[in-house]
Amino acid sequence: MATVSRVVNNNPNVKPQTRKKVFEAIERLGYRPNAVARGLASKKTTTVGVVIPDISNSIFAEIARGIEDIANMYHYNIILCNADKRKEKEIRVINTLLEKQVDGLLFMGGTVTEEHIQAFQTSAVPIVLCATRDEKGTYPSVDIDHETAAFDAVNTLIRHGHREIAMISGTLQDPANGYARFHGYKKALEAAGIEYQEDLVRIGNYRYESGVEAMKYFLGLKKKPTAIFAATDEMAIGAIHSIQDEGLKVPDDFSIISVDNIRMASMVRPLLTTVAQPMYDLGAVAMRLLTKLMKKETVENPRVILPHETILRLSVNHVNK
Amino acid sequence: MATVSRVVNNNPNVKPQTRKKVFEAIERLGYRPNAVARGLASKKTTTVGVVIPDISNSIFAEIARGIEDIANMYHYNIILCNADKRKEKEIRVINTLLEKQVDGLLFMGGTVTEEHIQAFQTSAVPIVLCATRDEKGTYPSVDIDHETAAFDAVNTLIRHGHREIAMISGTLQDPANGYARFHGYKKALEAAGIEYQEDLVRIGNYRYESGVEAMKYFLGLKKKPTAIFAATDEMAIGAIHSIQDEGLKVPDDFSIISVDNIRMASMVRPLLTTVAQPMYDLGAVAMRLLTKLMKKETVENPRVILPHETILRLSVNHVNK
DNA sequence: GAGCTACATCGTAAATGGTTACCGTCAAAT
DNA sequence: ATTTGACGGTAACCATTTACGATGTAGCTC
Repeated sequence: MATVSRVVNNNPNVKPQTRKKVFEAIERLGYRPNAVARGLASKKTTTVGVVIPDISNSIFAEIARGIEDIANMYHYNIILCNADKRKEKEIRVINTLLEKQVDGLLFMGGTVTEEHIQAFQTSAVPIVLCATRDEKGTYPSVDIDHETAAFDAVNTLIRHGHREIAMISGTLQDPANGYARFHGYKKALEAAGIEYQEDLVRIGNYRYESGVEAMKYFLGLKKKPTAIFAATDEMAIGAIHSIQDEGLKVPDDFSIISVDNIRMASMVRPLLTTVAQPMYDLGAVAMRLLTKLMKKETVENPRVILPHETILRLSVNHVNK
Repeated sequence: MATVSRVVNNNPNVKPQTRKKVFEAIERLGYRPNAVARGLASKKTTTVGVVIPDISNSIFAEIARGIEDIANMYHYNIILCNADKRKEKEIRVINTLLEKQVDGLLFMGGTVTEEHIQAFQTSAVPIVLCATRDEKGTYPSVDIDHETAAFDAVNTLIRHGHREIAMISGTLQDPANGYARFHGYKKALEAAGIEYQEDLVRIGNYRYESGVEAMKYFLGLKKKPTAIFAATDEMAIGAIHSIQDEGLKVPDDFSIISVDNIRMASMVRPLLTTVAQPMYDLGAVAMRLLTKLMKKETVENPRVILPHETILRLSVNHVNK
């Protein structure tokens, strides 16, 4: 038994000849190692748990691909759980993942509440947050700086001469895509000495349709904005179509910018100018960080902020006087 | 130990009072059942393996969501593996999934070759094919009828008076999205007495850019088609933009139809007319089928074909004479 | 009231399929 | 002959499930 274990695990203390015999027997018998028994004995499962809001959302799908690629590279498998940003579902899957003895946990979700922290604390294995953070900053995380990304987006509008800038925001309850991006918008206005006007911001739900709706509202205003900052590409594309459906043009009549850079941003007319968030890398870096933690390597900076980048395409123009 | 096992597993043979005591001890000790040990003893892991071509592809992401929802409903977890339709990677992940003692396997991939079959045959647990089939028909599967879907698409073009119908196809090596859809196109032409013309079909790679390219080619023809059938929505959208970039209009100058009905199809102008394939349901039904197989329930028809549906939107018009 | 049966409840121990510490053996080198 | 290192085998261990047996109690019969 021990010898078989050694050859299967590539332990060098086996004579080449007997190693060969073992391999032959493995082949002949169709033996397949049982990872569950192995996991029980070794206390390692080479699988990590991934809790994700919604795999059918292209942003998270892209992140997930980054996660899986790196996991695969280090010979881990991933157990994927959709939790729809619902707290009690998140807590539930964290617990079942921990029961399954995952070697590590990668968490993407909505707000990280006190209850999340409590669940995390029962874990004997490392946890890293991806595309979220706990405000206390006690857990390793990989994210972008949403506020600055939003600031940069609004700022490129300002640099193009716009001063009547509306925003299609997400819910302010959401700390990352919602509040932080909204706050970046406000700060950019402030830095440029532009007064914040409440009726120039509408709250959407990140999706296309809500972008369409929000834009309809702006189109109905007596004093219309000249540019729109949308918190997500999807809402921005909704806004573009809303404008086009009225016979108006982007960017001639309205400039549009957003943040995300989903694939679709370069599959619309006009091509969408947006602040790119490196989705694949968010996943890849988070997973890489987790592998280090699982190997108990010490990591210099466990809270990484990935850079964003403004991608100038065709939906932003200089304002027409 | 046995009693604890009984209360944890809801076995009725425990006095309510001792059940209570056990729960208290569990609470007090922070005991969490070890699913690995449980799996070893019970020979069940309540996890299923899912091999998928690419989770960042929105079609598969949508299918995966269907899979996970139903899995979750039946208290299974899923291990997700991207295999990029590459045979040796597919075989490899099948084997590691089987080593991990998954209770069932859900396979989505490219062609199901003889080697796949051999790998499948070493499995002690049920396997269902999703969005693929083995031509022998020996394994349970859930799919749509790609050929008829394509036939229907081309036929709605024909019913709108078109007779010069080009196709942007996928590779003919791919049995489902490629060959079957191409074959449906040919059959529809044939049924309408339209001669098949080789220079009216271009091979793409399913992606947006290849749709753009293919359309450029058609635009350069002396005798241009009046309508285009694209094998996928993405290529169709590429074609639309290719047309619009030349200052031409859809559907006035060209009618466009495709098959898939990805979310993006209703996020472009004009809204894309397409034959919808029920992606979420493909995953959900496949997983439901797998749960039945895992429970050793007998299933009436293990090879299910889900219906497709032509969704008339705005990219198809009657031909201009 | 004694004895018996049936049943509910609970504990014991084997089994699950590996890993690994430890020890023994053997051959080669000193 | 002794030491050393390579190699291989034994058995404990991992945390459960589960078959089986033990125990106790209630109800019944006579």
